[in-house]
Formats: sequence, structure tokens, C-alpha cells
Amino acid sequence: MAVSIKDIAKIAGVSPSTVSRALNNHPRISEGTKAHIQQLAKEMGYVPSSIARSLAVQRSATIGVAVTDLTDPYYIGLIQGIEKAIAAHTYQMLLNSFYRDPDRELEVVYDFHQRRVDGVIVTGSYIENIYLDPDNNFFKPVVIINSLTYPHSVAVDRATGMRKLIKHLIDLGHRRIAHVTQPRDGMERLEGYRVALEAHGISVDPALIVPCDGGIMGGLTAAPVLMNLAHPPTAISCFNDLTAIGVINALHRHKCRVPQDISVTGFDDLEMSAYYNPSLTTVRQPANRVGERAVEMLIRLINHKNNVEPEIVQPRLMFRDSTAPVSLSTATSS
Amino acid sequence: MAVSIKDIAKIAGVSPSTVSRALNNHPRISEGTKAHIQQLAKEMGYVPSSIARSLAVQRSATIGVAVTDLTDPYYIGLIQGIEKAIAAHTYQMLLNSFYRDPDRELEVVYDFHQRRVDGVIVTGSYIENIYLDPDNNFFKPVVIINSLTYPHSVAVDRATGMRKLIKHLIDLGHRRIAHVTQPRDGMERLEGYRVALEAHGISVDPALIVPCDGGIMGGLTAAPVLMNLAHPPTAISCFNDLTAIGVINALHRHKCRVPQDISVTGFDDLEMSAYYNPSLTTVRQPANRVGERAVEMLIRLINHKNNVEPEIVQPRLMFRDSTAPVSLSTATSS
DNA sequence: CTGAAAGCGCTTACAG
DNA sequence: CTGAAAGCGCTTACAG
Repeated sequence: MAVSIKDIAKIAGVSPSTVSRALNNHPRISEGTKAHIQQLAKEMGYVPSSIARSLAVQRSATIGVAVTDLTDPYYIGLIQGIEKAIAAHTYQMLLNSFYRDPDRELEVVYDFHQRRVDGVIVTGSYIENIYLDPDNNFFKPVVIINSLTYPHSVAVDRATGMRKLIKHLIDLGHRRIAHVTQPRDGMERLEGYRVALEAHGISVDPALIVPCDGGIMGGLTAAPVLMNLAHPPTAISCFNDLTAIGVINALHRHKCRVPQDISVTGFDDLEMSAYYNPSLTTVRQPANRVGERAVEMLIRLINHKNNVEPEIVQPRLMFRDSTAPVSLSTATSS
Repeated sequence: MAVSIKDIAKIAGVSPSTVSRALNNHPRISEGTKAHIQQLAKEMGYVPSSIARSLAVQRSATIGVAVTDLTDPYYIGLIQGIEKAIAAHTYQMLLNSFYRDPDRELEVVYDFHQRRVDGVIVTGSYIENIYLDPDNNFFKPVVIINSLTYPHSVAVDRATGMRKLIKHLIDLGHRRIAHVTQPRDGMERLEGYRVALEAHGISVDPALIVPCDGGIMGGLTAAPVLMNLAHPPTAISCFNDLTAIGVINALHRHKCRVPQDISVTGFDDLEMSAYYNPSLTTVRQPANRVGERAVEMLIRLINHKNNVEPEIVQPRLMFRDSTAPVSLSTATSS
């Protein structure tokens, strides 16, 4: 269909080998023929086939990225960093989401292998052990984002982030602090919450821990559950910023003011969160940077550098307007 | 490196052709050998090479997607729809952004052609004429999202959306209506703004039209410019929701209440916008659906169906809490 | 139902 | 500096 190296060779009166070398700036080729062939290629509208090249050289210059959820802005931040770094290294990105379905995750990564990507990145894997098992034919390196156990991973220390955030609330005088958790991905944060409370001699009240789906809707449904408690919280720490926004919306409907009547915290620090009303106190996960680091790590692995170590990055607290000292009225009434 | 069809053939004692057919469920193959070979393939950890297959069958089952800006949630909505539809058709997606750089757009699409994608989708192209030019060797179909002139495109009628939105403001009594525009991508919306004003006998005041970058920051800087006018607006229509959020933030800093003192409108209807405070009056662009439609159209083109016509989808107005009747004080003072 | 052969479009060690 | 040949891992028309 398209013009090939052979077509050019025929017209130029040289061998295909020569055309290939001319096009690839091979050192041992006369300047004359090189120029001529490159000119000819342009005229003939030659577009090299990377797929034929990939077959010959046994690398595709492609990285497969399997992402947890395209609907969650946090993962988008990861993708931004990944895409930028991949492009900077002149790779291409095959992108797929698996929407928290382990079977789909496996399918996607298997398909990446069929397509002979040079490596894969997966965010929030549910099946990381499978990648470790040698007889699964996953013969390409895979880097996992946000695993604490996988050897090739870059992760944010969320437990510590949440622990500090809860400490902030305690310092503000809060004692009844709720946590809206996401059962699949929120275990580290929940742990940080527990550790912080216990470190301050506050016992964990199971009634104050409610599950959510990780989106705005989850916050919307979680808040009423908490506010209808006989003994409601004075602060609500949320799985992420989206949940916090849902919680704040529900609170407003309950005529609860944030932060005057109740404090609310997020997690992620989405771009929007600084401009929400009230602006969100939250934990910044440096998603772009984590994405970039994952690509760097993967490329080291692809190039068989063996000095790769798991990376853990510390998140940073962002104190803003959605938290305040516990209000006297609420605190005494509780 | 990995096991190939030939390896299997050797062990099974059949020809590679037979292995290929067994693996592909070819009709004329005995059940016995088929089962045996499939079993063997599994045992040997065979992972077929789609890249070799692509070379042989001359299709890659891959679609290239070039997207304007990965940082803008509107485009993410498009990508969600695209990814879903691509996966449903068992294609794979190669994703790249070009961040509004026409040269980069061309590079990306050229690279897609090198990789022999079966088709490409580009959002908000800056170089659509190039795709039309027959001697550019773009021998694969390309569908453009949001072009009004390209023959294979699906677009939202933004001019009409904006026109209706402005009419809504006029119906609320507003006469001094500003528009925060984005010079590259906002021309249709600006046009809708103009047409609406003129249709109601309101002359367009150039001082009320200010440019922005399409993000929150743009709104943040545009609002003060408008409020410092001798004759400030009573309503501000924004390029998109992000801009509106920036504008509202800046307004709050100016001690202006939205919508009591001034109305603000967005465009896009991001998920967040219904949960912003105040919730945003805006125009919904059905990004997911547009993305899906673009994939459907592209696949028709790939399969050489010739009944493809440009699609234009009508957006829908979402009336919420960021707009209100013009306040008497402000209106009379102006 | 199965095999030998040619081909997809490149690259690259080996000769010259 | 250039060419002939083999190979990357598949598919598929042509015979049998």
C-alpha cells in the first residue's frame, strides 16, 4: 500500500540495504547517495513502518500503561506525568484503564505483552503477585505505582500523610474525628488515621468509619450517615478530595457550615481543591512527579540497569480553609 | 526470546502453518490437533506477537489519539469516551497530547502513521487542512473532534450553546454581560455571545471581552480587569467551567458575592461543576458521547463504509446557582 | 485436514 | 562504501 524501502531502492538503483542505511544515517555511507536517497524518500512520500522495524530489531519503543480509573482526576495527574516522560524518551504510550477489575487488569497487561511493548506501568495493581510469578510469561519489566511491596515501584507514603493530617485535626482540638474510607484503595490511609488517633490516646470508634466509592457521590452519601449519629463528629477526614467535596455538599444541605461547624479534609490536592469554596485542607500527592519517576524507573529496567530500588515519596500537607479549631458549641455538646 | 509458533510446531511435529491455524480457530483443522496445539501453546507459555501478525495482515488494531491538552478535564471526558469505545471494539489506543502546538500535533500524527495505526482521532486540530491534502501520505483515516469544516468530524454546536446561555442572562435582566474568551479555541463561543447580544439590541462593548488561557488562572486574572472597569459587568460568561471557577474565586476576594452581586456562567459542565459552591450555570458538552461517536465514525471509515457524515451535537443548558436576576443596586448604579 | 512457500517491511552480520 | 542473504514471527493462497 504505502511506499516501501524496496520501491525506493528500485528507483534509486541501489539495494534495499543501502536505502535502509541511508535513511538511518548509518556512518559508512557516502554523503552523495545518502542525500539522494533521503531526497527520493521524501518525494515518494515514504513513511517508514515502525512495525516492520520493531519486528526486526525486537523492540517497539512502546510502553503500556494500565490505569485504575480514568474518571478520577488523581490518576489523570499520574498520566500527565507519565505521558510527558514517555514522550521525552521518544517512546509511545498505549493506554488502558481497568476500572478496578482485576480480571480486566490482567487482560490489559497480557494484551500489552502480545503487542510487545518494551515495558508496562500499572497504577494501583490488584494482582501484583502475578507479575512476580516467573511462569506467567510476563517477560517485559513492569513498574507499579503505589505498591508498598512490589520490588519495582514508586509509591506515596499515604499512611504518613494521613497520620499527619489527623494530627493536625487533633491539634485543632478535635476528638471525634470521622474517616470516610474507600475499602479497596484506602487501607493505608485508614491505617494512618488509626495510628494517629491511638498515638494521642483517642480510641477508634467504628461508628465513625464509613465506606465510600471514592467519588463525589461517596461523600454525598457518607456525610448524612455520620451526621445522624447520636454523637456526631466535629471533623471528617476523607479518602480523597472528591469525597471531601461530596461531604461538604451534603453538609451544606444539612445547614452545617464548613469549617465553622465542622472541619473536613481531603487527600490528593487536585488543582481544583485550592479553589474550592472553602479551599480544602488536604495532602498533596505529587502525581505528575510520581508518574515521571515511574517512567524513569521503567526505562532503567528496559535498558537492563540493575540499580533500581523502590521509591517512596513523602506527601505534603496543605493547610487551607476547610479546617478550623473545634467549635465550642459543638465540642461541648459532644 | 519468547516462544514462537515455530517452537510449538517443532514440538508438536506439525508445520508452523498448522500451528497458526490451530491457534486462530481455523475452520478446516481437526479437533484433535487443534486441542493438542492449544494445550501445548499454553504449557510452553506462548504469547502471540501482534506485531508480527500486524505486519502479515497489514492492520494493527490500533487507533492513535492526539489530544489538545491532558490538563483540561474537558479533554479527559473525551478520552474516557474514546477509550471505552476503542476497548469495546478490541482496538488499542495510542495516546499523545500536543498541548496546542501545531508542530507537535503534526509530529504526533506522523508518528501514528509510522506505527501504522488503523486510524487516528484528533481533538481540536490546528492543522486539519494538512490531513485533507492528498500528498501528505496520511493514508489512514482521521476523524477530528470539534471541527466545523472537516468532512469526518463530530462537533458540539458551541455557538448555539453560548447564544442560549447569553439569552438566559438577558432574560434575567442583565445588559452588561462580559465574556472571558480563549483566543485559540473560543471563537465559536465568542461568536455565539455576539450574536445573542445583537439579537437583543445590545451593542457589543469590546471592553467587556477579555482573553484568558482556558484554565483557572485565566479566570483569576480576567476578573479583576473587568471589575476595575468604570462600568463593570453584572454578569460574566466564561470560556469554560475552569475559567468560571477562577473568576468566582477572584470575585470572592473582591468581596463580590455570586450570584447576588454578579452572575457567572461556565461552559463544559465538568462533574465538579454541579458541586461547586455556588453550583455552576453552564452548558453541558457531552464529552463522553462525543468521544464514542468519533470512534464509531472512525471505525466505519476503517472498514470502508462510505456513509459517514459530519455529526453535530447540540449541547444542553444547565441552570444552577451561579446566575440570578440582575441585582437592583448594581443594575441602577450602572 | 495439512504442508511448503512466499510475503509483510524492515535490519544487520557477513562478504567484498 | 555497498550488496546478497538471512531473519524477525506471523498469515494465507496454493497444492495436495
